[in-house]
Amino acid sequence: MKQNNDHKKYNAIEKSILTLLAFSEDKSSWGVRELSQKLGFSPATVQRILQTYKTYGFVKQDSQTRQYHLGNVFYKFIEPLQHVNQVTRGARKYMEQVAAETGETVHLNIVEDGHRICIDTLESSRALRAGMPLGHRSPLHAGASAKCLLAFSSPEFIETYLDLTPLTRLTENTLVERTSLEQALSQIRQEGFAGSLGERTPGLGSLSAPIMDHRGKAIAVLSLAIPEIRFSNDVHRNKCIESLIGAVREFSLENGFLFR
Amino acid sequence: MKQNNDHKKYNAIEKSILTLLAFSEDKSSWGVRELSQKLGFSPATVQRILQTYKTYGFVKQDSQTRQYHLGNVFYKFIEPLQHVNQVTRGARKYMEQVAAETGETVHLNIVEDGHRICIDTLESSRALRAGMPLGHRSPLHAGASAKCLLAFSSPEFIETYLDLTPLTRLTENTLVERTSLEQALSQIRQEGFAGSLGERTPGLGSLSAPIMDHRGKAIAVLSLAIPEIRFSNDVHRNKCIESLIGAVREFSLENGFLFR
DNA sequence: TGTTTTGTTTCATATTATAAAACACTGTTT
DNA sequence: AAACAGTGTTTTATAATATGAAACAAAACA
Repeated sequence: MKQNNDHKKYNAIEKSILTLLAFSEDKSSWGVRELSQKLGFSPATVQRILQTYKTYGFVKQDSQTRQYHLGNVFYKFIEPLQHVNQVTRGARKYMEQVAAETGETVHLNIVEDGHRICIDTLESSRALRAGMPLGHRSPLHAGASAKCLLAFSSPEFIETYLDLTPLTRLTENTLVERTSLEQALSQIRQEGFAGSLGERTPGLGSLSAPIMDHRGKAIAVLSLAIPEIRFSNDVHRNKCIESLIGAVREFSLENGFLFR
Repeated sequence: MKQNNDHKKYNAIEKSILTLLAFSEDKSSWGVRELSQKLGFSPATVQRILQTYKTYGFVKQDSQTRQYHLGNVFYKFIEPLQHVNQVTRGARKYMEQVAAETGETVHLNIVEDGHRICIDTLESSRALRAGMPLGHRSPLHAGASAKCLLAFSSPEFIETYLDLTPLTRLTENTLVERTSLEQALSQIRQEGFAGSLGERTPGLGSLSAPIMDHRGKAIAVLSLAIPEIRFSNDVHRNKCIESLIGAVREFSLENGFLFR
């Protein structure tokens, strides 16, 4: 059992936050003592925190197993979050533009806690299409969006990420060698976009380009999810790349950053 | 300024929860003193809570206005929530079934805090289609999904809801008279499904039917979002109703409830 | 049947959350 | 310019309460 070996002192609110965050990680279902051991808080404390969260709908308790799960309250935060988020708000029209130009599924991604996470999606209207649901997560080494996010992160972030994270193989195309991944990241920075085919999911192609803020820091990546059959078509793929790069350039310019 | 006139004593964790919940309601952007007044906690307390949430990414602070907004951590909870949620898990195959049979956008909705909220969506692949993003909210009196959720709630819930909530007009088709709404709810219960055209959004038609648990309590509604042009086609609409009812009957039976 | 492992409750004690007040800073008004 | 009225934030003495150990209850297991 993995323990939280940080022996830092937490106040009551921090404890409640860490308790909640445990449900977003590896396990999404916890018992009181199990979670108490992981967090290093006493069972009584975890019990009280979970009961409080339960009354507000943040967690549910299975009446048979007595285990705790995430509750439905979180759905309530999605709409206000999307509404207040500058990136999703600003990116919407460019997502629509790219969707219209390419006919493929367009999605928006950020790095959160060392993972790629999809924060908005606009599905293709073709019969054969790729999906990318809101909230979908993946590691940062597999797939165009993930690699693009990693490529445009700070050098320090990239290094610590590569030091700490094992490059798990997800498909036969996943880059599992650090050197080849670093080479890919370098190429992405040079070309200004990332592409991948079946690195995370077999049959799924993907293209991705970074959206910059006024300082030239990547705040998100705009991506396309494309079925292999169309991804393999050079003409179509080039059209998609062009559309994507056009959109991120415009958006970044809007934020005060001019691509060279 | 609306104040939280409950003079109940809250413990530290409850205070932090109420602070967070404030961002899911009317305002999604708060100043310290403003929020302190609304919640009835001292500014120092709210300040400390917000700073703690800030370090964990639950809220962001605008560096200019010093106002607090929701942070990106919430995106992290979507995937585990969808994964652990029995309703979304179980409904998936029926959503796909209805989507295949009708070609329209299928979505799943629940009541959360007196609102309809979309907890899963499967977009139509037609050129002209209606969207219904995950997390989308609406009041319970306008639109087929909302009315269906209300119709199959407990009589006590319906009464208190109608007593407390003003029936705001959203379009020219919105039911704003209590009696006509109650009559509509009664009809929905009799027919086993709800339909609406342009009650919430002009040009948008909708059909909805309840998913029951083993006790016959509605745990969610399965719905279709259909553009007016196709909604007005009787043949198509009847096919959609049939598909929807077939799916909720099967799913409810799976849960141990047999429709009479 | 005994044994281990759950979730949960109790309770004395020390930790810490708390609100008032002060502070620093902003923009506005006089 | 000076006074004012708002902010967000920090300080601090004190009262309130979060806390972990232990006990309890109720499963699950051998």
